[in-house]
Amino acid sequence: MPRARYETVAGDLREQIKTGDLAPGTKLPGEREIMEQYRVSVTVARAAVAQLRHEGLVYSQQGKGTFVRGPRQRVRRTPERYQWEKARALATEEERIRTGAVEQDTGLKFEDLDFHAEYGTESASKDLAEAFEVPVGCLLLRRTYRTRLRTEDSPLSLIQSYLVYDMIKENPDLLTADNEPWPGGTHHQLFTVGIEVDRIIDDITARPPTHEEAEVLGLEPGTSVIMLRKTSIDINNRMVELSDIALPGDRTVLSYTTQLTRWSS
Amino acid sequence: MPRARYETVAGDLREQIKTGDLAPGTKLPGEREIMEQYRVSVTVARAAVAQLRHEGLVYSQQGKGTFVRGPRQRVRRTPERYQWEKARALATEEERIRTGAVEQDTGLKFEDLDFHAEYGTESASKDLAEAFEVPVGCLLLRRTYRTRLRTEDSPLSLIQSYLVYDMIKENPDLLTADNEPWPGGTHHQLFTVGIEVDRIIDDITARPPTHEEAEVLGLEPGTSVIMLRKTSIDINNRMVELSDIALPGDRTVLSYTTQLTRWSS
DNA sequence: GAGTGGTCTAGACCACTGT
DNA sequence: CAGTGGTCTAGACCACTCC
Repeated sequence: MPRARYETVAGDLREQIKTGDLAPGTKLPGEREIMEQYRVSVTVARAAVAQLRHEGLVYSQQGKGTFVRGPRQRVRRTPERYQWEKARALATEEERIRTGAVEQDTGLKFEDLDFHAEYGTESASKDLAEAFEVPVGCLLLRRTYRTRLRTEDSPLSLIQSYLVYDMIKENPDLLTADNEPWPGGTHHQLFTVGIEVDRIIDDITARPPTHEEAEVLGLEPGTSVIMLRKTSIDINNRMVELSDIALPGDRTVLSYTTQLTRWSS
Repeated sequence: MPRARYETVAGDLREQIKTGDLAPGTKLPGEREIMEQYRVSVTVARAAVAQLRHEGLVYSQQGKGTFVRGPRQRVRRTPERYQWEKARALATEEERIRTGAVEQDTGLKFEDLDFHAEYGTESASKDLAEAFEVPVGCLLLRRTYRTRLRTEDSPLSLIQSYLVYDMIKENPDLLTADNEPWPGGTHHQLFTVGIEVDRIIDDITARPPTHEEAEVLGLEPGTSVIMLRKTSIDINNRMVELSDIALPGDRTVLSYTTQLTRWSS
């Protein structure tokens, strides 16, 4: 089993990390040190470290060194928020203004968050047209939301939300970002045009961050994004909203509980 | 905004992929071609391609070339399987033998699958001890399951399942892998020692594959794994089973439906 | 055998971090 | 300033695929 030199080096360092010889926070041997110890060139030393970086085991800081990553604190996200959000849409305006979905998640105050919304229109791609069961090219309202922590630059999510334009155009307030953050959220927005959501489907996949996500959300190599496609179906069985939500995979945990029926009663 | 040469090259290629100039399946310019076109060295050309590979946009095959990745077919996994699995535990033995959970997922015959089970014991780590609410070091039964397609080498999942040893030791058949695949699955196994599962919690995160997962599941750079921690709670509110399930992020979609209560009735 | 990606050497210079 | 990682050059040879 003849392995590449850089894989041998990476394997050796990986072993030291796994056994705890190199604890989280510890500095790895520097490039020059690795070159000397293992008698390899810069390229090989760097390739070895790069592999560990892409596995998410270590991170590098220019001018300082490469360090072992520890486990990260995660934000928990459960579907109970959906029920909470829907109920909130019927609250008084004062109450709706006072609360926000993001804060519920994180226990953070609104002031700590950098909230950003952007509205635009878009023709339905094949993918979206199929999901909404409308013809390709049908006009959609696209809304982009970004939330990130002001304090650290721990981003929380990047959301792309779609609505069928014709379905909500009767309320012009819904067509611009000027009213964001809308008190009461999407459920209340839909409420103003007579739509009630019956159920929400979460479809979850994962992949490496795109170049844009890496830039916007500040994700490093060695992390993944959880892609959550959230589909809202109204009480008339129409698909009324679709959100593609990108969440940092190392700082998020999605939690779903399934209640089973009893064998005997 | 002075970017590194390799990032410029990668950005250019990325652009061509996004616009469709380089369609899925198309061959990228070769290393030598890139070196010439952009007047860069091998290192830079390779670094550019490596970046795209780690973003999952392209894949390379030695001796052939580098190609644009298309979307992959995904296996859908819903929590309905849990209800189905539980119900199956009460079926006749003949019926239980005839069916299996994996097949339900994929519509594949048992013969197409390479099923592998391995049993062992383990002392509870801090992480697991907290989850099970037992002291650290408590004896656990660890079961490892691997399923992969025999035809392609499309792996399906890598499962690490834990049970508290004392909770199931009264039935010695449960302690060895000799009886796997057990007709009726874990629910029936627990049934033999008088345990009924009440609810199941799925906790979902994502990360790049570890070195081992990459080897065992055949995952390439540019893919993520979805980590699903499945916790089973019995009708007496005891944590009875915990599974850490690694799923290929590019071939899996987890789907959860949340039913909301009506505003008015 | 020609063409491809994979690995590797032995250097060099730059940018950033700390003292 | 010294020490670190980040980028880059200009080569070389190997391993694999396909004809």
